[in-house]
Amino acid sequence: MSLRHALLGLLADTPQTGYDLTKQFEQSLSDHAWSASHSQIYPELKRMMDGGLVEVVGEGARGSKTYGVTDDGRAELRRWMFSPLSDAPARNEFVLRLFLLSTLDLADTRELAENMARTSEEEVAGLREAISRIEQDPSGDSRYARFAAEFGLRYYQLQADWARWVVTELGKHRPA
Amino acid sequence: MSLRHALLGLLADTPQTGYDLTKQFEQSLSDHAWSASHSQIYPELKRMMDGGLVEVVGEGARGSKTYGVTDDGRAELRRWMFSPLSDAPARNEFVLRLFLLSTLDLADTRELAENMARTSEEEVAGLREAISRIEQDPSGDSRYARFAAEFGLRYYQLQADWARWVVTELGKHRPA
DNA sequence: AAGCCCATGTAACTGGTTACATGATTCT
DNA sequence: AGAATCATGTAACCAGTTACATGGGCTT
Repeated sequence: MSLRHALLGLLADTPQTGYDLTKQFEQSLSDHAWSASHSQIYPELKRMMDGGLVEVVGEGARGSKTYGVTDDGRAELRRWMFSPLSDAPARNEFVLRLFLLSTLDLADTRELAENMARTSEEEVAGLREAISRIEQDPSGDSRYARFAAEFGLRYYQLQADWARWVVTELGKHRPA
Repeated sequence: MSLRHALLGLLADTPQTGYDLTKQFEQSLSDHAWSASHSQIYPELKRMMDGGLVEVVGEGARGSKTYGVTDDGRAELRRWMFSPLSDAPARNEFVLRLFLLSTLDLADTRELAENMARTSEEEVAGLREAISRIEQDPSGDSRYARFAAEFGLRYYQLQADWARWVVTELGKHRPA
């Protein structure tokens, strides 16, 4: 149940409302870390409050509630952080497709692999721009965003390199 | 609905039973590409047969049915292979944890990050061995296993490098 | 007053996991 | 004969998505 720990972590960093949490997921976490929509977040916050992991530390306009973690919550977060990674089932459509390349004919294979490499390289270029924008942004706390962007950069570079490597390997055994 | 296309791809490569497909997921796809259990596979095969994408090409002992793709199925597979990647919501517990590193105290942060980098490096070492085993295996068709292993190698190397980089960045702002 | 963002919730549905259930064949 | 593996299915449950629904407050 990683959603619970993602929320716990965000609240441990900064107490905030469900609405703020939703935006954080959208803006920084959803690219490479974790996704959640408000319809999942609000009920989970309620369950966590029932479980004594979070508490309401303030109420604002429009019925908004600011949540913070309790001591129990912080202990649970730490326990989870140090627990072994749950080996969640893989779901990677990019890898799946490269796996199934052999079902295409040679021309299709080359075109598609080239295509996939190029798309990844475009992502890399986009992320380089995003990073320089983040680094020039004077407002301080863009650390999460910077980490995520760096991961993305490296990840798409990996995809591109790997796709090109696969093409080379295919070429060795089935030369034009 | 990638499960459908994974099945279509595996059947396009080799006609086989639901049981065989289940084993293929367990053995080669589940590491980095896609996961599925038999309880998901059998009903999906039935739906695909209703949709005319696959057909029963043979029946064996114990009521086993061998499926193969139809022309429609192969066309649908190719269409999907060339369609844009569906940007599925990210679910990466490793990245999530590194994201939440700053919620720990400095000693914990260092220990955990070191830990995560080391675990990734162990995976790298394991995959190097797996690769040399694959390359020495005389039985021909290990190409796709080799591709998957290469992806894994590069991916865990990325995790390790990125984990070490994040630690360095954290150190810059919270010096010892 | 209109439009936009803030802010919270519920309901229906889908994809996927875990558990339940059964029987045939092969191997030792 | 007993154990392991082959082989297929269903049912209950869980996590997550999409759609539905409501209202407050701020800006122009």
